[in-house]
Amino acid sequence: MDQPHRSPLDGAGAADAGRDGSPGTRKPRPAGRAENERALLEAAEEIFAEQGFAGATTAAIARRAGVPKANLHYYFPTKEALYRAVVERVLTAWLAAAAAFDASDDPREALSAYIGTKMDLARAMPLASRIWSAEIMRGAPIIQDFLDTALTDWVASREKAVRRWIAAGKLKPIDARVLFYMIWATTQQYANAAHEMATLNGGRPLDEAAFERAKRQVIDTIVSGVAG
Amino acid sequence: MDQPHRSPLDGAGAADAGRDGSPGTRKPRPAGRAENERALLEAAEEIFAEQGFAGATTAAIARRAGVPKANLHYYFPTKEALYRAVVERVLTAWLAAAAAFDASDDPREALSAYIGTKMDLARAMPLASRIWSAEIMRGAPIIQDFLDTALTDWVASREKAVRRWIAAGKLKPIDARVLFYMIWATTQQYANAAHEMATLNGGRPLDEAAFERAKRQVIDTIVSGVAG
DNA sequence: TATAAGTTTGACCAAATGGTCAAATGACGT
DNA sequence: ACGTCATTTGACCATTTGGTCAAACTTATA
Repeated sequence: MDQPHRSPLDGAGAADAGRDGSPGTRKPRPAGRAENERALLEAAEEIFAEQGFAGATTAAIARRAGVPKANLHYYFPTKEALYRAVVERVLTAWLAAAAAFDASDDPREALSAYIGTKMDLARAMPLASRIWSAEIMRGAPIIQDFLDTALTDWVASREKAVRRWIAAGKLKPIDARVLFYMIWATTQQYANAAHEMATLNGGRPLDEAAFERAKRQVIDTIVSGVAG
Repeated sequence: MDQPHRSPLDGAGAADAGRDGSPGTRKPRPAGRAENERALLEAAEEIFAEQGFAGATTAAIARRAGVPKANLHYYFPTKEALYRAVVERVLTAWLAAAAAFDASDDPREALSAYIGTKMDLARAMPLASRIWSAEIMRGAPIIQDFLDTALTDWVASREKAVRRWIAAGKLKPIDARVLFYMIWATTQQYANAAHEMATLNGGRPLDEAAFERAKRQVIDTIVSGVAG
C-alpha cells in the first residue's frame, strides 16, 4: 500500500516540457524520485487533453512520461485516480482566477480583471483548460461536487454584487448568470478552439499581440455591453 | 442520399446518384433501410455526444438503435464512417444557421438574427452541438477540410461586411474574428454546459422563458458591446 | 417459380486495454 | 553486512472493442 498520493497543490504550472504530436512517441526522462509523479501528471494532462478521458490510455501516458506502465499504476492506482489528480489541479487554477473578480468594487474594473485573468489562464494552460471544458461537457462526472458547493456559492455571492451594481445604476438590468456563462464560454474558447482560430489565421496560432488585442476586445465588448 | 445498395467500402461520400429508373414497377420502399439508418444515426448522435468518439462503442450505439451490432457495420462499415455521417449532419445545420447573418445589411439586425439563430440551434440540437464542439476541441480531425474551405470563405466574406459597417461608423473598430469567436462560444455554451447551468439553476434545466431571456441578453450584450 | 440481390444476425477473432503480481533493485539506518 | 521498506519493471491476465463471416432470411425481378 502506501502510495504517496500527493496533494493537488504543487507547483509546475507550465504545461509541457516535451511536446510531440502523437501519443505514440516516447520520451526518456531522468528518473527522479517522486518527481515521477510530476512527469506523470504532466503527461496525463497532455494525453487527456488530446484524447479525452476514454481515449486516453494509461500506456500512452506512461510512455510519454517515460516510465513503465506498471509504475504509473504504482503512483496512481487507476486511470480515474490519475484523471482526478489532473482535474484537481485545474480546479485550483480556476479558483485562483475567480479571485480576480473581487479585485474591485467597480463593475468595469471587476469584470475587466476577471475576464482578463480568465483569458490569460486559457492561454497559459490550454491543455488544462480543455480538460476542464471536456469535463463540463460530459456532465461533470468528477467535479459535480465542486459545482454543487463551491461554484454555486461563488456564483450566488457574485450575483449579489451584480444586483448591487444594477441597483446603483452601474449595470443594465441583466441576469448575472447569463453574464458569467458568456465570460466562461468566451474565455475558454481561446483554449478549446485554438486550432480553429489558427486555421482561420492562415494556419498560424495567435501570436502574443493578436491575443492581447483579442483580450482587450473581449473585455471591452462585454463590459460596454452590460454597462448601464 | 442513399440507395438500395451500398458497398461495404464507401466511406461517407456526400453525393451519389442512384441508378433507379424503372418506371411502372415502383416498389413500396423497404422502409427497413432508411429507417434503420435513421435509428442508427440518432443513436450514434446520442452516444457520441455522451461519450465522445473514443468513449462511444459500436455495441452501445447498436443497442440503443435496437439493431444487432453486425447490422450497424452493414450500414456503416466503420465507427469513423458513422461518426462522419453524424458530423456531416451537424455541419449542414451549422451552415443553415450561418445564413441568418445575411438577413440584413444593418449590423444590429444581422448580428441579432445570427446570434438568435445560433442560440436556437444550440437549444434545438444540443447533442449535435456538443459533438461539433468536441470535434473542434480535438483539433477538427474530421472537419478540417470544412475549416480550410467553407468556413474560411464564410469568415472572410463576413469580415468584409464588418469592415464596411465599421467604416460606416455603425460598429466600433473591432476584429470581426474575435467577434465571431465570442458568438460561437457563447451560443455553443447553451448546449455544452447545459448540465452546469442546470446545477446552478437549482438542478433544473433552463425552461423556455429563462432561455428566451438569456437569448435576449446575449444578443443585447454583444450587439450593444460592439455598436459604434 | 427460379434466381439473383439485398438484408439480418449469432458466432467468432485479433488487438488493445486497465490493472495485477511477484520478483528484482535500490536506499538506508543499524 | 544485514534487514527493512520503498520503488521499479517485465510478464501476465480478464475483459472489451472494432470488425469479420458465412449462413439464413427476405424481397424483387426475369
